[in-house]
Amino acid sequence: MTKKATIVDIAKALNTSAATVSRALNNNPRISDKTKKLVNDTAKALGYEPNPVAAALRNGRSKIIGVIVPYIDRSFFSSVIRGIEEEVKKHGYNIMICQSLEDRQAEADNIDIMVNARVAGIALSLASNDETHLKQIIKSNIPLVTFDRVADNLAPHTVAADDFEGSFLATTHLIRQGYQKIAHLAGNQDINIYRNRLRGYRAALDENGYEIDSDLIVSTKSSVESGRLSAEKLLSLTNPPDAITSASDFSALGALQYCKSKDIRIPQDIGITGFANEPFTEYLEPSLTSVSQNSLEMGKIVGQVFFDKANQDNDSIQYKKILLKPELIVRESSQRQKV
Amino acid sequence: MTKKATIVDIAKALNTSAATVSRALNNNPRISDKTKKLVNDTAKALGYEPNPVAAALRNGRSKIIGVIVPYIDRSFFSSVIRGIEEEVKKHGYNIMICQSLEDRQAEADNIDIMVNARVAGIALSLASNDETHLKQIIKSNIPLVTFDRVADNLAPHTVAADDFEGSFLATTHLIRQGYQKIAHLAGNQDINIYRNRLRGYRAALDENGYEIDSDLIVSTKSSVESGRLSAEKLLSLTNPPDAITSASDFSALGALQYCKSKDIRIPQDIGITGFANEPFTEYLEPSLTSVSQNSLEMGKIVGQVFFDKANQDNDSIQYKKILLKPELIVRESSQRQKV
DNA sequence: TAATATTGTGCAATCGTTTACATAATTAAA
DNA sequence: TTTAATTATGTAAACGATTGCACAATATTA
Repeated sequence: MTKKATIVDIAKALNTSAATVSRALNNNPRISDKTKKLVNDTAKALGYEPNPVAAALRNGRSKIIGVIVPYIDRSFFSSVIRGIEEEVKKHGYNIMICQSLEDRQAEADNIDIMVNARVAGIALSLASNDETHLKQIIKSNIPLVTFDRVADNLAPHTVAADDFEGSFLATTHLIRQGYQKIAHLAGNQDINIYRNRLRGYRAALDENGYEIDSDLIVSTKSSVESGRLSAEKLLSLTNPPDAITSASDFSALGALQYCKSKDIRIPQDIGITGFANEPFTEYLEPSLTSVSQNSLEMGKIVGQVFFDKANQDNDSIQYKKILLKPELIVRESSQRQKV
Repeated sequence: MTKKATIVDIAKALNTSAATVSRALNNNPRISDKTKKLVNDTAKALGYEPNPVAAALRNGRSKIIGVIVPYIDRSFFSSVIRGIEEEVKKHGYNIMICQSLEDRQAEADNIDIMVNARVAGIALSLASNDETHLKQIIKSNIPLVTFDRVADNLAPHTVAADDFEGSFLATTHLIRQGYQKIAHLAGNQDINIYRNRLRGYRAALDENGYEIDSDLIVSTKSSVESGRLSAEKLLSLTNPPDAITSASDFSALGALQYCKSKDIRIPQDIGITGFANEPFTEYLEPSLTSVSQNSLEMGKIVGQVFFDKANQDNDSIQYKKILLKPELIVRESSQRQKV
């Protein structure tokens, strides 16, 4: 294979200097239009393609956005990643992906890798509550955007679904459907998204004059099995609920399966809502009402933040805290009243 | 923020040269153990971390594996990506991701980006039948592995599920379950994976002395709607099938929905199998028997190929054509006989 | 016409590593 | 003890782009 052409080759061909060629290619105003045209033409003629690695070394910054997520193959994260990719590509950037596997140390290592790779920005969904290792990013002056599981204290920019609102919507919807005793399958309260979902549930009850019964709030892991167990517990109460809002689609599915196994009719006897709008929710029977977080959209917004005009001038960075409106996808599992 | 330490800083601190430091850090045998220890110690003391960009420029190769898939957020692809990531990370490599959106031109552009970024290897699942643009990769001497939708003619290394075998397994399973007239929802025959699935179906019928009835082979897109239509067509035949093997989980789901809507019992009246083992298949009612392609595993193998010893010596590269054994996940939709 | 401002280019250093080649220091062989 | 072989280190040139500074050449002003 023949060597690729460089700006030096173009310079030689035109009897000029690499500096001029570089400036011409970057459309520097100090170069005359005539020269620019000449340079661009010979660049094309020689099949020149810039070497991003060389530029990155010189600039101390490469046109790569680093993305760190707990798991690449979770449907939510893969959608966000797609959104980020599509957005940054518009600006000629690419993405580098790492997984934290929900391990704080792995996340810290990945950050290290990204920082060393001189990425232009880092998008990250936290592995744990601990945000201390993010300081390294900030110290190295790399723009940081946390999403979904955001770093409230440290991270300049955050993008997240409004979990409070989503849960509020779901709970309110159940109330409007005439359910009287609404339970909540609450996720790990160490994680802010689950805290907010619980808050939304409470607020909706409050606002409608419903009493909050702590027996109806069950700590549940985001798994089918855990959901099943929680449902069992709830339905064996002396005074069982007639609806369940879950902070997770998986535990909602578990609850749904449990109810069906006990011949409890959904949505007639009990209403169920999930959270996240996982792909499977629409194919369940009954199909599961869930809160969509518009993950693709979220990714696009994360991508945009890096290129916001406001972020360009270092002095007056506007730190963004973006909350995306969630959407309640009403399906069969919660529709007691005919539409 | 203070500048990061470089090998020059280490060299200065030790009153030696950058060359020695570089060699020591790379464990070059020409450096004495004493010096190595000295270098490593001061490296640690100074908080030195190598700059991969500089190394990439000098080496003309960066420690990044480029991955190009049709869609990042398809569950199959995101699993493969995860597998690749986990495997290459073991070797200190990272992945850069692009999507082709099933567009040949976008794919070609992405290849260009990867080649210019001097990636150490490219893993790719083809956007279309056209493989001509892959020549550029081969010309630039970058190791290429195609997976799933492989480039049969051009690509040195290929990794794919054995679609023939998968379809053969599913069809044979239906036969063993006592189904008599087995139909096939065939995918786009321009794509090799769908051709192979049809072949597997045929071979299984053949081997068991079943007649092949072209009325029972219906061209179907990989969508729920298309599957529903195909099922409708099949079940309105004068002599309808009592089982359907689909080349896609989505069309299998469509068929399943259609049958239920017509009160045709599954698996008693009709058996159904899908293909790909999409996450939703296990939650359907009845749960859908499907062929798992072990996507995570596939990704890991793709990752491994880049680091195979055999590929290191340029002269005698063994071009690999790896076919992964698929696994039939038997669920309710095809189990007519009690287990 | 001389002095000054404007515009377009070139020089050379820089980013941080790697490596071919040269050289110094040590050991083994004669 | 001289020579050859071995081992450890240093010199300097890459890799390909960017950019501060200097300097022509031209245009503008006095």
